[in-house]
Amino acid sequence: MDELQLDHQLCFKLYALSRKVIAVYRPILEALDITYPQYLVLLVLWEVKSITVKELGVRLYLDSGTLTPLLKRLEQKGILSRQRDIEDERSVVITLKPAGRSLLQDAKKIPEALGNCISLGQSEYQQLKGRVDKLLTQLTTA
Amino acid sequence: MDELQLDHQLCFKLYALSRKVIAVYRPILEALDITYPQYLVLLVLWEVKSITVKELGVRLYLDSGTLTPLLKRLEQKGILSRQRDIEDERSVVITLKPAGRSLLQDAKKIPEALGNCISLGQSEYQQLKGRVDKLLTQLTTA
DNA sequence: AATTATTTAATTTTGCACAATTAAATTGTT
DNA sequence: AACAATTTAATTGTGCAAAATTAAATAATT
Repeated sequence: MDELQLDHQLCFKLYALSRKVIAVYRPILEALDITYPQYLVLLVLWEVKSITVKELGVRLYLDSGTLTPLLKRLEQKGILSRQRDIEDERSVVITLKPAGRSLLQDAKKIPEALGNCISLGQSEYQQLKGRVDKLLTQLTTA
Repeated sequence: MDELQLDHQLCFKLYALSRKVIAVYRPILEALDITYPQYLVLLVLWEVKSITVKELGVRLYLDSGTLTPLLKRLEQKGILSRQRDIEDERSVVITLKPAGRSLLQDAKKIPEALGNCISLGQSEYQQLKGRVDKLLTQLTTA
């Protein structure tokens, strides 16, 4: 078997699937007027309320080059605030504002809306997530 | 279980894994002085020699907005040529040039080099690819 | 305490992705 | 044949990603 055939490449399929799934999210998130990476930031903020750019980057595997402009856009919309940490002036602390908190209510419907578009059995879903998670862990801890 | 927890989201893990795997490719492809999406275009061209932008887009799930500038960069480097189809002037035919063909020799080492970075058992690899492929098919044919 | 090294975010630059629009060529229909 | 509808690339504009550099703050070392 030719490993250089496009059709045989796992990476291409991962890349394509990732984009396709995000494309399913797009119209749903458009109702909240946010992008998928912005949604990921909000997922974190709904959990922790307040976090440094550094720690946000660790969780999302993104750096300040990507996060700074993205966070500025969310700040502009009044969803969050960015301020230097008084304890350590190198850090910038991101804090969710009321407008960002209220988005959580709308977001609660998202997982179900997505499930309707992606009909994957429970066991298949868990199995795929498990395999993806394992490989991701392997690549990030190596 | 809270489906809005970042850690529980399959899509985030797919998105993160896709980027991580491409990051593994990056230093390898840097030796050929190409990016990952450019590598995907070459994978197709090594198979078919000549193809329209339209058909390339179908295979890679990309549109002309992404492909046109990418192809122009590869044209600039003498890797391929872009010319209007004489049969149908709407189409642009992409043809591999000798410089592009010679890259195939270097590329033959890539799958093995990648395998060394991503240690995944044969059955696990096939199973993951199978699940990814199934979901991808479902989302693209729906 | 002064110097050096490290950490953190921002900035700059390059290259995707993708939506929306435009323009030209072809096809389909009357 | 004339007109309308469709197809194909290119263009424009927005928003990620990621590498490289810069600048400021903190930590570590002498």
